[in-house]
Amino acid sequence: MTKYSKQTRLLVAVDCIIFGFDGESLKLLLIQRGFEPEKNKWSLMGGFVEPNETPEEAAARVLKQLTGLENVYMEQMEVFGEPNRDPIERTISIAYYALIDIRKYKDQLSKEYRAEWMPLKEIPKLIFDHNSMVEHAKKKLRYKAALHPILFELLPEKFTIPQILTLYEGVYDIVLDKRNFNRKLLSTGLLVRQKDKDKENSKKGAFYYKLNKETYKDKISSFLNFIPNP
Amino acid sequence: MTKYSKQTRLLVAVDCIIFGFDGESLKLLLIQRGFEPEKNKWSLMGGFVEPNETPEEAAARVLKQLTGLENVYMEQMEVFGEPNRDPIERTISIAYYALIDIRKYKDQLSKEYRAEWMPLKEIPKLIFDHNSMVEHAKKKLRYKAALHPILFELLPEKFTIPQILTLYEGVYDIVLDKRNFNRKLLSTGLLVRQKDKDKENSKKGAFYYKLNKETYKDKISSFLNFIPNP
DNA sequence: ACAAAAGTGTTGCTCATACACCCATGT
DNA sequence: ACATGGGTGTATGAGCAACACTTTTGT
Repeated sequence: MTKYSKQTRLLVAVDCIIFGFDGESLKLLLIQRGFEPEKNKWSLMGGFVEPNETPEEAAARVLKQLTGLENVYMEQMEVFGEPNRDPIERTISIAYYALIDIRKYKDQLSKEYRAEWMPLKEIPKLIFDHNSMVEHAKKKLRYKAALHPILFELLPEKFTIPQILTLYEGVYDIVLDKRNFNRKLLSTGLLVRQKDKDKENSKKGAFYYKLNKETYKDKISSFLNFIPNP
Repeated sequence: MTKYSKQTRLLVAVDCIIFGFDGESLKLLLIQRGFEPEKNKWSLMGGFVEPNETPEEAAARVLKQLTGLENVYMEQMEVFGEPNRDPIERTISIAYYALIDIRKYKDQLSKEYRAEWMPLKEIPKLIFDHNSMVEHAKKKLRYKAALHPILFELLPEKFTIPQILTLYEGVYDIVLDKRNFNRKLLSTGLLVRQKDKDKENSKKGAFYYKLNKETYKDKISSFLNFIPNP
């Protein structure tokens, strides 16, 4: 017997703000909708929560459909629930942001969804309240990454310190002192220097580092203060 | 024409974790359910999101029903969406936490809902996943309050520094050095000393302070570091 | 006079910032 | 040899933590 019979049921969706980093700038993975409403308009990737899955599972499913990736760093962001946000029918959307290594993105799937990496600074007009979602995600990413070492999720397994520097500079739109940044970073004990160097971006070559998974798990939830206080 | 006709609609609820402080310890406002299912069991205050309100409005409505209070500090916490969390019918719940001045709580309403302030350390078994919600709220409150001056929302308009100290000690379950805490607090410029003293808790009496609303609005979103680093 | 809580100051140390030069290598 | 980006060290100052005594007043 259903006890809640007088209540209204609503559509519940998830939308994913997918961040990627190509070594130069932060990007978002957007799609051009292949269906009505708003066909051909730019949009975040989303989907409805199905009867037997949690919203997290729905977001993971959507992400896998679009990128082919599983076990991605993903965090619940915020619920967007304006009654008229979707003009077709009221839909409550749970927004998630994800951080992925852009090079792992499976390009072939891009065609099916007409997906594209767009620089965060040149995001077009998106459908519904998706632009607002992106703004919130940017803010939350900055907030979280100032205290926790999550931006490594955007980098490949092996990365160089100049790369991380560029990443932080991109996320916060600031210029950092490489000497101080370097010291701070190494003092966390998060990085393990490798024997080989990346010779693509300089003649001298920059040492590769990997994350120390042990330390990483310990410190992901502790405060680290990566960004200098003004 | 409805385009989303093949999708399943779900019940969407809000649940409120309501924190209060009585000068001694942190408390939660819980109710004893007056209806089935789980009649007479302890529970958070909640309600369904109605067709023409946002989830925030639903939470504010629920909060007003229970406490008579409006314009309360409230923050969206997290969505709880396990398919079986409510055994009657699948319900997605958006959890909010609220901070209120316990003395403003209208006691008469308590009877209608059989509500009670319970010390955070003695929370009974609650229905569904509400205990888990409480744990998450506690964590989030600690996280946020370590960096932002939100705990003032739990205090009356006029409060003393020893009171705030006790509050912070209660929230974090630690003992703080009153000299350092004092200095840190005053250096924020958030407080305005009043002429009168609270003589209830000591013979000497402790000066009342009020919040400097201007500074407060500026600093509520900046990092302040109230809790000493280990 | 004494008990009980409020209020205040100093010092050492850690950590963040500011800043400039040498290194390795491909051309 | 030189241009390019990588890597390192030091000195200064701000802010945090550790710590103990005086003040006020009700009983």
